[in-house]
This record gives sequence, structure tokens and C-alpha cells, in this order.
Amino acid sequence: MERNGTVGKALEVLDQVAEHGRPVRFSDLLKGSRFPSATLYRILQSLVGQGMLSYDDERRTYMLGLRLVRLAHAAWQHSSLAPIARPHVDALAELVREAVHLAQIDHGHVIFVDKRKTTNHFETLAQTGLIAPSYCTGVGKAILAFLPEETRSEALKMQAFVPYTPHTHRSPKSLWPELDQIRDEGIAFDREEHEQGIISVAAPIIPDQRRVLGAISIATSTSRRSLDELRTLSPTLRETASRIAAEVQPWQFPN
Amino acid sequence: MERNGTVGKALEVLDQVAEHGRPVRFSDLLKGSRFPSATLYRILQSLVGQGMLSYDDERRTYMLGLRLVRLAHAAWQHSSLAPIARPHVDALAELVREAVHLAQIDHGHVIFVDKRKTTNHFETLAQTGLIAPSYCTGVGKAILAFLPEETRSEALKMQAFVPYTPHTHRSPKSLWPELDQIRDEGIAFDREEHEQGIISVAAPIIPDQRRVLGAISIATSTSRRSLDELRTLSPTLRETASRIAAEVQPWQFPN
DNA sequence: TGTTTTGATTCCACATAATGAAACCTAGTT
DNA sequence: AACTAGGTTTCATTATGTGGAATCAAAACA
Repeated sequence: MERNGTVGKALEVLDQVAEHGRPVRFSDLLKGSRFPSATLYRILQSLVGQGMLSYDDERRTYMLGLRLVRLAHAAWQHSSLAPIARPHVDALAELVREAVHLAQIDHGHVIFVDKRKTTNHFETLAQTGLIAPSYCTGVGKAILAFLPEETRSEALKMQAFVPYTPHTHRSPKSLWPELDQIRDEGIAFDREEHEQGIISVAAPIIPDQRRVLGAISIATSTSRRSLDELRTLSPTLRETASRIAAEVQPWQFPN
Repeated sequence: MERNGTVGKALEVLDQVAEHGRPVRFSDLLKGSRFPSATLYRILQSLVGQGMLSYDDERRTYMLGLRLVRLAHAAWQHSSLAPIARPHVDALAELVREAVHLAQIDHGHVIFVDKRKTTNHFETLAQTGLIAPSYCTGVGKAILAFLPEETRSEALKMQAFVPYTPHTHRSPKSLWPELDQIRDEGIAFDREEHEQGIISVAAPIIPDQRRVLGAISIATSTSRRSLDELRTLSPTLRETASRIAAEVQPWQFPN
């Protein structure tokens, strides 16, 4: 058995419910679970009792509970860049009239913590709380490039290198040189690597010269702007990134 | 000791971290905790190991982890009205040019799952997940009124009846008749009961004639609109509520 | 520099809470 | 009435969590 305790098991079940995405019945969960019936049952009871899951008595289904939404409110407010960066993200989106994304990294994966869209004409996959791979997104590469050596190798090991488009990196081999270049320039590009027709520029957010906390990007579609047009926005983007970094710094030291 | 198991204890600690809102040190948590040092320590380790908390090695502080944000994203997507209601909320906000709130109820408390403000377009997502009392908010009363007898009494028991303003209900006694009236009219008003100068109209969202899933409201300040002006918006509001309800219905039945 | 204080982490004997096979419900079929 | 599938409870067993006390680490002090 693995190295996780009781809470690990409970969270495993919670994840399982989350993956399903719709109300799930007990037996459906049982099928995909390594726990025996009785154990799974008690874990579910426990989670429902705690408000992490909600149980529909009539349909006998489980869904994620609202306590999670409440906790997330706190998480978003306190443990991410988002509330600090918000006005800057707004201002940038207003200025460039393109989608602006704010992301952090977690266990090698990009997690979008905020986004601003000025036009409804196209949809990017990015939504708040959504996970994306780091090896094929602007924000992902921007963060990877500035991660300390060891953490970066760790993160790269976790990448699946799924070839989403013809432009997607297929292996760490081809990604490494680009990361070096990104570190030199302070700017990363997504050249339709995650989604056909979607490109972006991204800049890392580095408050104390040592740790990269996240990244901010401007994303658009190839039909609206070219990669070179995006490049001209990079000074503005970098400016915004450093403003956010400056505001994060004092906040990092409590008291 | 209480009726919660190991996961309950872990979640209690998680809540404690969430309440603090800033990175917290071990000793700060210890002060406000009923657990002895060693126990608290292991719970924290466990939560960090699971990614529910993140630990800053340098500053020795704990914050809410990104796994929580990810889970919450799923929770918001799947177990709330918000994604379904979103276009309707948008349209209504655009039409009436006032703040529109979407809320659900959980353990007697209102939880805002979406809000749209047309005037100054920030603070939107920031407030998603916020908790408010149900006895003194428009959405809260709209939901309470249509809850089944038993659930309603349960919920009312949990209300603290804090007198936020001179207009706030002080006890269930005065609230009951209003709830009856709301049930008749299908519309609830917040007459500066939660915040001085803030008023709202709210309509419940009832998909299957039996269960109220949430409520939608239009909120404004007394300086912008009078209560009577708000009342004229109630047909529009009710219309939006029933449109949302209609879309929720098929979604409720999986497969 | 050495010493004390405070905060964080580990130990270990012990108690509790989780486990899972099997028995038991319960509602919907045949 | 007998069957069945999905869900819930029992209970002896054991893994896990517990917390007082000891230890370690790092500031604050002398």
C-alpha cells in the first residue's frame, strides 16, 4: 500500500468524484476504486459529513460539495497571485484587447488562477482553476525556464509530451534549448503548441530575483494577430509582470 | 471528542489555515488549535503531502495549496448552477445594468457561486465562494421560503440573527410571515437588512417544482434605485430564473 | 563567543479508528 | 414468492493516529 494515510485515501476518493464530473452513484465509484465496498462507503460517509461531498438522497448520487467552493475562495484570495495581480491583469487586458492569463505551477503542471477576456470571439481552454501541461504553454515554459535547476528537472519528468499539434515539443531534448533562450530573453512564446491556431506571449513573475511565482500571458488566435505582432507587446507584458512582482514582494513577508 | 474521524480533524486544520488568510506559522496554528503539537504537526505534514496545503521551506509558513483550487474548479463546474446560469446572468446584468448575484444554500448559509457587476468590472470572481447569512439577504430568503418545511427549520436554527442594520430581522418570529409572503409572490426583497444602503430583489430557481436549487438577485444601492424601482424588475428577474431552471432540469438526470 | 529561550520535529508506548470479508438489508425484477 | 443488484451494517483484527516528553534547531540574549 502507498505512503498516504487516511486523509490521502479520502482525497483520492474526492478526486475520483471530481474526475467523473457528474453526479456519481456508489457502484460507479466502486468500479473505479481500489477500495472494498465497506471502506469506500465509510470514506464517502465521512466526506459527505464534512461537506466536501454532497449526497442526493433521491438519486443516490454523490457530487462535490460547496465547502470546496468556500475553501477555494480562501485559497484564491490568499495563496495565489490572483488578487494582487487582478488590477494589473485588468489593465493589460484593456490595453491590448486580448485575453490575458495568469498562472502558477504545481507539481509540474500549470494552473490558471485568473483570466480576463475582452472579446468573446474565441475561447481558449484556460479557465480559472484549470490545469494544463507546462511544456506546451506560454506560461508553462516561462515558469519552467526560471525554476531552480532541480525543481525544473523534477517538473520535466512529469510531462507527458503529448503531441497536441504538429508544433508541440516531443521530448525534453528539444525543449531544453528553448528554455535557455527564454531565460535569456525573459519572454516565452506558445507557437500553436497546445492548440492549433492559438498563440501567446508569456512573462514570468519573479518577486525576489530568486523564486518564480507564476507567469502572465497574452493569448490570441493566429487569425487575429501574428507571432511578430505579439512580440511587439512583450515590453508591455514584462512591465506588467514586474509591477505585479513588486507588489507581491512586501506581501510575502507577513507582519 | 467530537464525532468526526481523522479526515474531519484534517479538514478542521485546513479551515483554520483558510481562516487566517495569510501564510501561517506552525506556532500560530498551534495556539488556535485544540490539538497537541505532535498531532497538529502530523496533520499538517499529511495535508502538505497531499497538496492541500503548501509549505514555504524558507519562511516556515503554511498556505492553502493549489490542489484545492483545482478541486474547487471542478466543484464549481459540476456541482453548482453557475456554469449553466452564466449566460443568463450575463444577459440580465447587461439588461438591467446592476449587480447580479447567483447563490446556493449550504448548511443554512448562502454561498455565492457567481456574480456579475457591470459598473466596475472587478471583484467578480473574487467574491465567488463567499458565505453570507440567509436570514438577511435577498437570495437567502428566496431560498429559505421554498425549502421543504423540515430543511427550513433546520436552516433557521443555524441563523445567528446578528442585527447588521436597523432593518435586520432579529428572530425567526418576524422572519416567518415574510417567508410565507415570499412563497406567495415568488419574489424576495432585501431592504437594507444586511448592509446599510444596499437593497436587492431575488427570485428562487426551482427546476422540478419541488426542490429549490438556488436563487438569483439584482442588487443595487439606495442611492441608485428605490425599492419600488427594483420591484418593477421582478418580472424580468423571474423570467431569467425560470429560464435557468429549465436548463438545469435535463442536466439533473445523468445519462 | 557562549548561553538561554522559543519554536519545530521526532520518539515511542498506547489507544483509537480504519479495515474488509461476510452477513444483512431493501427496493426493484422475474 | 423467489431472485437480484445495489447499498449498508457487523465485528474481530490490525493498521494508524495519538500526545506527553525528549530532542533538535535557530534565533535572541548576555
